[in-house]
Amino acid sequence: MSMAGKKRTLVRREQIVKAAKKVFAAKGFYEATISDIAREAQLSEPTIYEYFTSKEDVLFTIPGEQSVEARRTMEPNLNMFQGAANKLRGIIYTLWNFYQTDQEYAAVAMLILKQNRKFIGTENYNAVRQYFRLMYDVIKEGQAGGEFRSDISPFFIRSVVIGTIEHLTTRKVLYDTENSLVEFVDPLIEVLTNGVAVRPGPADIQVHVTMSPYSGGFAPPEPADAGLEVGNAPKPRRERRTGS
Amino acid sequence: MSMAGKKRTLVRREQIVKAAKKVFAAKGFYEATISDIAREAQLSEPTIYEYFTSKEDVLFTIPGEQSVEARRTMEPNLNMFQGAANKLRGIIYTLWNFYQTDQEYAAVAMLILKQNRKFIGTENYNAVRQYFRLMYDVIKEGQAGGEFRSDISPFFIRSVVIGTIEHLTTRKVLYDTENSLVEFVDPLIEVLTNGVAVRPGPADIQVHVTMSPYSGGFAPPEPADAGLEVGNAPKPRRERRTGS
Amino acid sequence: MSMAGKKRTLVRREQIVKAAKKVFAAKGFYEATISDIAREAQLSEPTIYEYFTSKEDVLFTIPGEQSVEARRTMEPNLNMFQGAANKLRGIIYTLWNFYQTDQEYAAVAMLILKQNRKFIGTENYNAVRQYFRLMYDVIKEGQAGGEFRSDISPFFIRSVVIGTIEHLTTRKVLYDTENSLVEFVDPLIEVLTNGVAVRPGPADIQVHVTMSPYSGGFAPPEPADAGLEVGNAPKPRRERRTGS
Amino acid sequence: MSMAGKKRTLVRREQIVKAAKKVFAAKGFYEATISDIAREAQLSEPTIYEYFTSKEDVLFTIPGEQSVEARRTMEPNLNMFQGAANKLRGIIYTLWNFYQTDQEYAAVAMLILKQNRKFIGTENYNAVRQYFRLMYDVIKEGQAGGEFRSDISPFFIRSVVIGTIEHLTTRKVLYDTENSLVEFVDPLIEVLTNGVAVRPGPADIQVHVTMSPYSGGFAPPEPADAGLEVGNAPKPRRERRTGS
DNA sequence: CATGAATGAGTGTTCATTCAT
DNA sequence: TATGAATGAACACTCATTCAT
Repeated sequence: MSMAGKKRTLVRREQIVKAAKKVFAAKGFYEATISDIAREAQLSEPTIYEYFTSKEDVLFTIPGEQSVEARRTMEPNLNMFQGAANKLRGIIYTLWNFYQTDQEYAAVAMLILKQNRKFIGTENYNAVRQYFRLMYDVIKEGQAGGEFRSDISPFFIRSVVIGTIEHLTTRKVLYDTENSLVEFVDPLIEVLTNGVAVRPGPADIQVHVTMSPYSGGFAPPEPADAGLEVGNAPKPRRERRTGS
Repeated sequence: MSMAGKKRTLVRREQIVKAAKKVFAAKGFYEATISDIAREAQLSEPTIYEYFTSKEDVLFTIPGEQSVEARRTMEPNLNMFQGAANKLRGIIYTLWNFYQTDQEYAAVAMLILKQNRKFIGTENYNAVRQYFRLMYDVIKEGQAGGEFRSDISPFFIRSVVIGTIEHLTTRKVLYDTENSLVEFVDPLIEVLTNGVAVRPGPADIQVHVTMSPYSGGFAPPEPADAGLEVGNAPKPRRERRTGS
Repeated sequence: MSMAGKKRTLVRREQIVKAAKKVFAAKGFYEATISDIAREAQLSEPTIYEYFTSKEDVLFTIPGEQSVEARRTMEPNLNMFQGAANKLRGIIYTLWNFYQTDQEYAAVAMLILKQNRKFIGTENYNAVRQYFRLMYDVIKEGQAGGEFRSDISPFFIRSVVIGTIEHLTTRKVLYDTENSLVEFVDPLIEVLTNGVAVRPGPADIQVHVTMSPYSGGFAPPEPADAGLEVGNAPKPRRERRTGS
Repeated sequence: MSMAGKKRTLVRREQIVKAAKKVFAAKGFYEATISDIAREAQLSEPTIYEYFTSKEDVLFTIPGEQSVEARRTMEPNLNMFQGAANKLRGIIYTLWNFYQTDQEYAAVAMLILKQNRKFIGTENYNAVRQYFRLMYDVIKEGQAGGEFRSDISPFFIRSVVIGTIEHLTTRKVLYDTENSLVEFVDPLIEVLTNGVAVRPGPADIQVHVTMSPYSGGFAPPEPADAGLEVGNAPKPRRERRTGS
């Protein structure tokens, strides 16, 4: 195959994948037909089989170069951010911004691929997995650097992040809610870092030190901390395994 | 129809739904055939159509009485718990415990129903929706009672909860990870309430009051309060919309 | 079976046949289901099989007693009419009047039974066949008695009659045209007996008489036309009812 | 699609329609299966659906080009005939000859299509309707030209013709009677024009010529026939509507 | 006498996929 | 490279009919 041929091949594949993304997003994998895709791509059905081995192959190709690229370019950029929370924010923003921008892809990812057992194990699944890996690494980094609590499994933290992202993205593609996904980035970071419990600020800290004229001797301080309603003092927690 | 007939009908429906749940969980909706379900239920295919109008009808019936009942019994019990966080914990526990106990149902819910546009609008979807509603109400209650921050939309908070639950449940049914879903209840509550940011707890507060039998000078303690990072005094936040 | 039982059986059969007639007339044989008939008869489906051996059996029973009776009572009455044409008119009138009165039966007969190869050979088909036989006999009688031309096969004449009856009856049940079938009785008799051709009156008769010079007297021609019974001198027609 | 492709498509359609005609003629519409047709056409079942949208579509296509063509070529030829009766004879002959030649088509038309409510309204039904229209026009023409009686509605006359044709054609395809349909053409025309009533033929015409002595000269006979109302001078009948 | 319950047998139709051109 | 043409394989669904009660 000539150089030009290879290029042409890539263009055709791109054309088919694009059409498939649109069709799958609109109808789902099973309801969509190769015929639908061919029509959308303005090609004949057999032509699709020139470039892909099966309908599933087309599906699995959707999260292709595109997202691989995205991750590849994002990774170095992450170093621009200071601290794990900021880096995490960078990743979340990137993901949600991507889903917001390409909602057809979001639909395919959330409604079709995510549930597909076969998709895992696919090379293309790596593109997705890498994002998750990145998140995990950043969280671990945050824990190592003392920015994040270490008593919560990084895996679990990541699950909260991914879960929230995917839930809201799914909602978006299913009900086409009006708000932009990007709006959720800060609330997520906020809830994740600080939680939703109301905690008394430092203003509330009352340290009562009563000193009695002492005649010698030394009295241990009254349980001064009794009044130390510093709030949410982390209750002693039992060891727990939070993830696999 | 006689009383017995009605009873019989319910039994048959139950039998079919149970078989369908198993089959759908294992193969997915489209890969599963009515024939599979009939075989599993030890019935003939037409018999299924005596009790259901279509394959989809069978699917949509799965989250039936069972979950309706569950919610109905859970709701009053919720009052046993003190505070919104505890109530939320109750709901989360119930859900995850349910999914853990009936993983076939979990699979059907996470991998099939959740993505199904048609399922929404079904009467049976209400069983699910009620759970979400309950969560929302508890969160609102928590905000009204000053237990939860009011600067995060209750809808968003709920999304974090649901997202985490569904993500981990999906993982469980997809990869059959070994840990029990119930293990995640406390971490979720913990992350949700307190966040993952490291905050100096009271434990860290060191108030050194050194009293010397001394009339002379008095040395203020070393910047003892330095450690008084009672933390997370909520930074002034810019107004933000967190969701609809 | 008791006498009463026999009676009951007949009543049930009648009830089913009546329902079936209605359903078949509306939907055709294949589109109608036993379930439809059972519903219409307010019976359960198996009950139908208590009285009939199959769906087809129900169909073939429709032209039952009813029409047998009709023919049986009509036959003797035919003698009231003078002449074959009048008798034929009697038969035609009876048939069309019957179809007009029971259009459901007409629909079943015209749209379903007439085309059914299996129906022929059925005992019930005789009811129908008898009518045709009667017609044939009357036509033959008309030919024997010099009322009808003998150079046209009586079978063919009968075919004209039956064809016209059935064509117009079919039209009626298919398009529900507004006119009553009975209106067609006289036109049919008229066309059948006299045809539609305008026949040259004597005007066309050219009698060339060449007279030779003659010395005898000359008598004005007799009213030459007197004997010109060129046929079809319109017989005095009896008053006729043209409507239903 | 290429020119050749178009041609091929037509060939395939023809092939399928031909097979379907045979199968439908033999088994009826409902008893015939797509599988039967496919086997007869030596094609796979799906291939039939490449060319037709449904079993019904195949059925409705049967009275296709063929009969459209037939009518189109017949119409101009009609002018070869002198007089309405002759033209009518031409039409009848054409129809019956067609049915005689293609008895499979006749069976489909008589036993299936004629009764099908849905078929009416189909474009293909026009081919059939045109024939009927042609008949009607010829009859009207005959009435206008004084060849046919005007006191019988042309619609009714046509009904006699169509009814007779269809009845005998139906008989032929149902019982496979031995006589050729074409044999019926003349009897039909004969009955239609002159009726079956016995009328005194010309033999009965008595011309009495009395010759008177001649005085020279030769006078053509007076229009002696002036008064010769040789019969069926259509009595003024009240207008009657005999059809729609 | 009546029927609830169950099913065998069958059908039209769809669609991913192949192959000759 | 592209596709018209063809099909194997399946599947949801229907319905007349049976039988135990």
